Amino acid sequence: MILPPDFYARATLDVARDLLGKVLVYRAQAGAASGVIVEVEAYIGEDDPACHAAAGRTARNVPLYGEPGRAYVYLNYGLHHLMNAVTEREGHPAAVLIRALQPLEGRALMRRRRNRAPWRAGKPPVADHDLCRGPGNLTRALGITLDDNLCSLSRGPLTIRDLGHARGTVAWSSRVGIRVGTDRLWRASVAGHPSVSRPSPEPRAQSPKP
DNA sequence: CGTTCGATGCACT
DNA sequence: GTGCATCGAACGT
Repeated sequence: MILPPDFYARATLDVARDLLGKVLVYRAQAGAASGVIVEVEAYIGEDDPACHAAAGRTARNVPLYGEPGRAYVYLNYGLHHLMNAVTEREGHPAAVLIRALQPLEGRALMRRRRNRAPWRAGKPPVADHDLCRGPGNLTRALGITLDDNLCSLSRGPLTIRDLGHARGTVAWSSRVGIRVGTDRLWRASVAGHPSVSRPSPEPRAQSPKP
């Protein structure tokens, strides 16, 4: 049920593809919350300019160099926690960023946490398919914080499981939200799923108008 | 529809 | 001091 560390100790693009359809589960004091993974991105090695390891080992990115099957959580833009699953093997920095979930368990709890964000004060409740749409939104919905950095994804409290959900049709596209390394088609998503954070960018073809 | 921009904290140079 | 693996509101067309 719970994916073993060996699942993550493989080529990162294979792990990324195979994470689609798996279930991210977080058991917190406030209750359990979970969702089916529908969108991920791979960040692979010091040669990948968008990978946090691009400039070598630093205080922040040590989890990327550690054992596969652990969480790498960091704060970005000062307000959003982003969660990765570390892959490959020790000394080979790589990870899969979890970008979107289809909510399963604990939707009321997720909605409470989402609406607690300062910028959502007085707004209508978040629709189900938007609860975990986007990497910052899903960590807020599940309550994932820096305390979960380096957590073993096989031992919890943050785990990833195979609960027999279908994977759907996998669509590969360019990674989003980055300014370098956009040529690599390292984003995998479930085609047409309403919780996918953004559509695939149109290929910038320079064709004359019809 | 589209693009721009502020909020916000911290790692890194 | 600079620049983010974001979000969502505020604009312009």
